Amino acid sequence: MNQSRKNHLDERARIIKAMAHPTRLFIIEELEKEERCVCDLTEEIGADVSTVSKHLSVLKQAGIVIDDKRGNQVFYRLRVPCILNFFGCVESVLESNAREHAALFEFTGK
Amino acid sequence: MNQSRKNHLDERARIIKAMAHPTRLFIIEELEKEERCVCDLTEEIGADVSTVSKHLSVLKQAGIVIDDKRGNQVFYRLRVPCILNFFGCVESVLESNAREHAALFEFTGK
DNA sequence: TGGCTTTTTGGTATAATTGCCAAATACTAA
DNA sequence: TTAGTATTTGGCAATTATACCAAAAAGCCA
Repeated sequence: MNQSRKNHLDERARIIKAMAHPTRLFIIEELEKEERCVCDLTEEIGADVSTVSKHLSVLKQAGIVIDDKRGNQVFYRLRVPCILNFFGCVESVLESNAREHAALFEFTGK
Repeated sequence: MNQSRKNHLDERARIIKAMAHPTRLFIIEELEKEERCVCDLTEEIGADVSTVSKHLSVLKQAGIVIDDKRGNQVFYRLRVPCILNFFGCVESVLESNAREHAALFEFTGK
């Protein structure tokens, strides 16, 4: 594997890793609807503000969200509009897993 | 956040997390072309066989790949055909990041 | 069977992630 | 300036991920 390909894989993994957490997926889903301030997200998520702030920081570092300070609040929104489509494939893996599980149940009864 | 949504987020995060590693992205890319045995992947990746085997196990657990034993070799292939599209969005994030970086360079010279 | 190849599993050391608390920072408004 | 609100940062403990080596398991063939 050459260095250029390795770098490219590292970059992509970094972005995907930024999405690989339930709370951060939640944030992405919410931001698909409309921008949110940290306080609103914190309330919806039900974790410590500092935790939510760090999740947002991970998403921002990866280039997935962008922030906008207005008054003493910080509003976040998606930076790239295609994230919704992004999850289409994840869903089809999930559905495929579910189908397999159901078939296995049919067969073994477990 | 209700329990059903939380479960759904957990499942999706698990699948995305399975992709969130450079070596596993490499494997997915290679399997897009055609199925591969563990030995071929190991040679291309240049890590210990046991390491590659464990990466494959992660992908299999997530339902992303499927294995097929033939003789004393095990061949892996993608289980869901849409993974290639999946990366379209990751690319656009990367390109967006690159553009921003270039613009910043124009502006600050750094 | 015995030797060979391929793959997986167990063990272990190291590194990265996560979540909370406490403290710092930034801004508003009185 | 002082008090109050919103957010970020530093520090720390607990958990999880990663990579390697050694050994086990599974299959081939002489």
